[in-house]
Amino acid sequence: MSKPLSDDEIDHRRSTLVACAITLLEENGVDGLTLRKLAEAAGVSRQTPYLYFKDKSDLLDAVRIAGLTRLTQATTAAVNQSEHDGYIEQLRVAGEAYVRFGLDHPTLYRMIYKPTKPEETVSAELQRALDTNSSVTAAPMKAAFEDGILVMPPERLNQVFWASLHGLISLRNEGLIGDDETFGQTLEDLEIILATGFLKSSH
Amino acid sequence: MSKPLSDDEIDHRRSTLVACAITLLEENGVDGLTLRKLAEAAGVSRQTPYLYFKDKSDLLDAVRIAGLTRLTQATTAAVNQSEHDGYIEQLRVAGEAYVRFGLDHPTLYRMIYKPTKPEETVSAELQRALDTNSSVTAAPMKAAFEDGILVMPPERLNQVFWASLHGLISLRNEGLIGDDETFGQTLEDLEIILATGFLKSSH
DNA sequence: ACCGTCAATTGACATTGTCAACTGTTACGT
DNA sequence: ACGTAACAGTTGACAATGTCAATTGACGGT
Repeated sequence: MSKPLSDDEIDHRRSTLVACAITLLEENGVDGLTLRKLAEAAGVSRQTPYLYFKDKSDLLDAVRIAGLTRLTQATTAAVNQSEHDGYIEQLRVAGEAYVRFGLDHPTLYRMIYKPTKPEETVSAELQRALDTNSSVTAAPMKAAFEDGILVMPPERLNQVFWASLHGLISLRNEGLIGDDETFGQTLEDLEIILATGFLKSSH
Repeated sequence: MSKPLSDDEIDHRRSTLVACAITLLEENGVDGLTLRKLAEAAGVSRQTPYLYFKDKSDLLDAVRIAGLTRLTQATTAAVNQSEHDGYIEQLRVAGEAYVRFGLDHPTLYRMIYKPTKPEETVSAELQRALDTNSSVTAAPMKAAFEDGILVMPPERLNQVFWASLHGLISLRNEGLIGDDETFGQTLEDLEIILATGFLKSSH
């Protein structure tokens, strides 16, 4: 067995390794993800991951991108399945799906936004995945803006929306927000405040 | 030299090690903080940190607490030095000092809120440091609430305030928010939205 | 003067990321 | 048909790191 791999084959094996890595991640936490354990879990030999990823950080980049894709799918599905079709309701549904994903997959969510060294730039592919994700909420915001009921352009609101939810999820996942009740309350309050701040006062 | 150390001595050496650790952290990033490098930087021998901390995670807990203390001092100082004494202005000043600290000390800030394993509870001392920190903004909020100009109780607003700022800082420190201009814009927008959502509409 | 206590150092080991050398197989030119 | 080059995949080796265990050495009370 040693012919040049087709691009499809390479993609397939990369995907397999990344999926395996995510499983390990969710089972054993960030520290539980080891290149050697990953190789074992994937049924390949110690050094095999190096054939498909430059180094560990390159693997983790791929994990981040795959995680973002799942996150995007989850929020998109929630919006599509929702009965409501007003954009405000769509935003609410998208936001809640986002939060739910963050809480249901704490380790993966943390990995997506994992601290990188300062001055280390995000890869183009990761940036694309981020943009795709943000478009889920950007679309209804754009529609709302065109109807003239938002106080500021959708791109700007989207940043605020994203940052707020991200902060809430992060604090919660670190156990810093307290019990479920407090968290639910804070989420509600955030929704109220965002809605009040988002919408022109007449709505 | 080998008599039982006084509690003061122990505290002093712990503080020295923690200060050294923070310096290493800010110089070399999270991965650059190694127990062995810390020992060398502190001029002690390899295993000495183990005399004052149970293990690395125990040391990092102390770093988190010390970092939170510095953060609290920075925001408190900003509020005290501020010319303005209206609570709304105090909140703005406190928030901006909080954000500035987060941006000026990205590695330390990240360490403060560093991912812990799921189900791992925060220590009592860390919780105290968190409470002290949150009291900086809780005080003016309480005053504002008693004047009847807030839409909800101060504890709840404080959570929203905290989560939003934290999310903004985190995203910025991971390079996910873009250039300085975009960040400044988002910070302004967040302030607008929070203020609009915080305050009863008549103010 | 002796001995226990305790701070502090050094030795040792498992884990991990990673490089380098090695093995074996496949395609292709002659 | 054969050898050779290219390439997938494996194993050996090493440095860095966290951490435990054994050792050393000083101080104070008896």
